[in-house]
Amino acid sequence: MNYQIELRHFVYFLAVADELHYRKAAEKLFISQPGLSTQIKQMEEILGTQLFVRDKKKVSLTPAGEFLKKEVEFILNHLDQTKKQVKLIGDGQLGEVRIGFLGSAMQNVVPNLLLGLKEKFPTVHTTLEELSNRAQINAILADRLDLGFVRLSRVPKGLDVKPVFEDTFSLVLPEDHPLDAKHFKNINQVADEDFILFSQDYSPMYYDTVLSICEDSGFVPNVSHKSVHAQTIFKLVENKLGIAIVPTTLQHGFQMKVKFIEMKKIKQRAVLSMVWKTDNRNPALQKCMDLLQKL
Amino acid sequence: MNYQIELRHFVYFLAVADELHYRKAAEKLFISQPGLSTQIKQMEEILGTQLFVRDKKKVSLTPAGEFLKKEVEFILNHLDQTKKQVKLIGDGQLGEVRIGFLGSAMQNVVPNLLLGLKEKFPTVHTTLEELSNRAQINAILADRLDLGFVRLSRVPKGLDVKPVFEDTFSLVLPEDHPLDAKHFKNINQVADEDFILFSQDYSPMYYDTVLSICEDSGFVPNVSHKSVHAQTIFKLVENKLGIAIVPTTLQHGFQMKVKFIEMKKIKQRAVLSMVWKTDNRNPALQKCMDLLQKL
DNA sequence: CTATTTGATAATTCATGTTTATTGATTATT
DNA sequence: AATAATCAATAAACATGAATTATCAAATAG
Repeated sequence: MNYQIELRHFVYFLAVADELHYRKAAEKLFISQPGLSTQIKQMEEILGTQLFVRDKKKVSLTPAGEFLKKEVEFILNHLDQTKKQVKLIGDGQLGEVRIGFLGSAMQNVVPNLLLGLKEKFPTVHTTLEELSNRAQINAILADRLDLGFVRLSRVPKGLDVKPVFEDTFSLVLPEDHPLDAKHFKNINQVADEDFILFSQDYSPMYYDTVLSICEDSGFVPNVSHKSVHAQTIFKLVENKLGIAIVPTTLQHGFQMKVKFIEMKKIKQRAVLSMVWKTDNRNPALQKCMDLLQKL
Repeated sequence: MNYQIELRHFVYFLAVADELHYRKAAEKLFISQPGLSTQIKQMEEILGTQLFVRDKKKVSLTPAGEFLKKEVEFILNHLDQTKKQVKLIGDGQLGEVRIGFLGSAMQNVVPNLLLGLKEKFPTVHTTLEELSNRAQINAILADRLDLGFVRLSRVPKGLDVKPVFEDTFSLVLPEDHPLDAKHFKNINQVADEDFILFSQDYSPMYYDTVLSICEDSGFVPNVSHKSVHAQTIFKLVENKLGIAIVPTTLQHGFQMKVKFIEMKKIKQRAVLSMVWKTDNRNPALQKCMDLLQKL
């Protein structure tokens, strides 16, 4: 009287509806015929409607049963798909990773990650957003982002960081600047020039690192301009408004009248790190991070 | 290990997913907290995926759980609607009745039935088909029709008949025929005329009845033409090719130069009956038949 | 530090799904 | 017509597993 329909009922019902024969249906289900009979009867009681007509040696569906059959087929089918998808999501084969990144990560790390994902986990979707260090951190804390690519050494509690790419620094000079790679020995050769840097606010780590490079050579740079876009910085250099120090990989993807001198000998490196929330259980994120280890 | 997901799991799962708190969810479900814990755990084992993260004093959904929640909400909702619809169909409130009828039933009985259905059971749909007596019987036997309106006294085994409308017979004469209603006393006043009747094959009962009317007045009619369409018969009468005897209600709906003389005094009646298969369990059919009793 | 709250675990109870055995009804066979 | 066979329904016995009670460990709040 107080019972509840269960999926078992549906499976039984479908068997009978298909066979139109209790004993055969029971055999197919590997249960006894009386058990099947009682369950169907119970089902009819719960629904308050007769589903089968047992009439003179033959079983047939009532219109209500006919209708229910279609619906049950749909529901069981939908359920089957759902179970499979849940498993896939749980295994990280299917899902979405929301990625934030600094512009400079687009030169190298992020494209490689996307290619790797496409190859190994083609059903994992990604959404990409170019954001500042700070914006990424906020987004990750607020669960609006799964993974960030930042240039930071320290992150708030609850987040984890891990370096994924180390880059040398390069000096950026106007194309016709007298200094060239062959004659470059030490950064103090350009100690008197004006410097154009990424703004401290945009990337504190970068800023500090560049200052420490200069400090190691015994001078304090004269910073004439600050910007948050590499393109702006290169443009300023092109127009001889100063020189710059940037991560080396930034030289790709721009067509400017500037030249790069890679400073391999200085010890500082531009470190790109990935950041994520420690307790983020997105299985697709795990797959991403596994992939990044191997790159 | 070998268990099967049941709807109970889904209901429990939704409760926890909504509350994100086992004890509160258990209270809402009127079961104990440990029972809920074990069922959710079992569910996770069956699906092979973790659905909740129980982490330091707070419960939250995994991406797989998040996905499952949406699907379960959909499934349970769909199921609810299905249960209601099955009940409605079983009660005959929702469904379809396939109706066959003789042209003459369209004057009166069928329109009334349709109006009644529309009023009392607006969700019961009907399909209509004008068919001969024989064609209706065959269609009902073959389960292509639920209900028929025929002029027959006897039907094959497995079918039931019940009269729904009794009609007097009328004499059909050309408009300028010397006989009129005022001077009509007995059918033998036109015993010498040619008669135009519905063909015996189309409606044996009608044919026999008309013959018996004449017989009662002591003559055998001279049948000059037979037809299956009232319109044809009236046209022939209009052109003075004979006179006819038809069920009285047929006079409506035609615009012809003929006059009708209703013969109330003769005992024979044109009986319209409904026919259906004895074991037809279409609940909507029952509603139809109930309605017809009251008309 | 103590008290409280959380979900998980263990043992027990109890509901109910399932089986075996049987019956009544119908159909096929001789 | 009598017998055998087939079908679904019913009754009683059984067993599976869901739910309860009692308890614990971990974490948080006062």
